[in-house]
Amino acid sequence: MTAERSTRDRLLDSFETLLVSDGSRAATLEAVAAHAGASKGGLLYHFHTKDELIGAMLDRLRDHAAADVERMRVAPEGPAAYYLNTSVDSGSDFDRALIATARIAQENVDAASETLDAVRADWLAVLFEHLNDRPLAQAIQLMGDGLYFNDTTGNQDPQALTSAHEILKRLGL
Amino acid sequence: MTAERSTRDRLLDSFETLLVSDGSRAATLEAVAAHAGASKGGLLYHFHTKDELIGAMLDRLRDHAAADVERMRVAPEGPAAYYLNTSVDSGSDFDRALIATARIAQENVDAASETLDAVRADWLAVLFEHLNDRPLAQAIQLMGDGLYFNDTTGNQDPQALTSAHEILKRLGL
DNA sequence: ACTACTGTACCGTCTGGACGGTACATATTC
DNA sequence: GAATATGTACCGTCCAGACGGTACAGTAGT
Repeated sequence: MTAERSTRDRLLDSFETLLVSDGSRAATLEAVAAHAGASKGGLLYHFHTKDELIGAMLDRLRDHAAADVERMRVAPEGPAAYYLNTSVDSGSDFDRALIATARIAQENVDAASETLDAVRADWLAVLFEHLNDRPLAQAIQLMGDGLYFNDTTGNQDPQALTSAHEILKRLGL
Repeated sequence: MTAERSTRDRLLDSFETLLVSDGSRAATLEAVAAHAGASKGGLLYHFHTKDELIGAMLDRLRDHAAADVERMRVAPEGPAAYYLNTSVDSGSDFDRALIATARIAQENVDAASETLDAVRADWLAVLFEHLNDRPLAQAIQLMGDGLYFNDTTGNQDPQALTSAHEILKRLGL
């Protein structure tokens, strides 16, 4: 009857947090365990290797993504606006998982790149399905990616999101 | 009368290459030296610490950026189209320096984040100066960022650039 | 008794950095 | 013009600490 997060989940949370806020270099097994208030032995009980920890992170992203695509499909403001809005909400669990995975992908981890590609393809499919206009769908995805990019490099201009919406309006959305 | 690249330059080139293709984790001093065909001692002769190596990388980016802003200002196709085109040309020296710096910035290196912000501000200024339309300027920059983001995570859809240009056309450019 | 851990000790490897040495080109002094 | 410095551009080796991973003994709750 408790909503407490399991140690396993907390370890994944910590891995995510360290990746997002300090980069892959800081996300060592010891640092992850310490951040989660667990021992290194405890971490290795749940994840036998670092690859297994990464794999669990990718599973988590896929779960979030499947749910997000559903929300996007039925969003009252439409998929395009929903997509842009959530692209800048880097506080959400989903976004954290996404950014964390992007950082892993940078170290030439194929599984991470592939997961990322799959998620992006799903998004684009929903945008295209709704708009029936490929250039527009891709441009929206590009702007969403841009909002991410800014967010993840510490550059946060609150006007950027407003500008993206304004452009959508001019394009007849 | 020779155009040979100095060891110092080659070391910086290698640092850049390792950052771009394998991430910050792979860009160790030893790996950089080995990639440049130099010894670790030789590297440390030119750059006394890793921070100094990073500093030199930021200097290089600033130099490239200043030149790029000038080219953008006088580009015959206009700053907007020039910006989008160069955003996807990740083979250029400038882009390599930019991506390398973005990776450094992810490890909470303030100097790198600040340099990146400054470069982005310069670009936006030229776009705004030319278009006199803030939302449009920002949207273009977002699409450019998106093209980068895709490029750097291994996802390279050649249609994306075409779509971005198509949207510019629809917006009256 | 089983699950879910903690804690400690350890291994082999990698890391940033310090350091001493080498080769050679260019002054400086006599 | 020979001898002696000085500076530049490196190489190779060493070190303390951190890394991913292993092993295992112990503990607390169910």
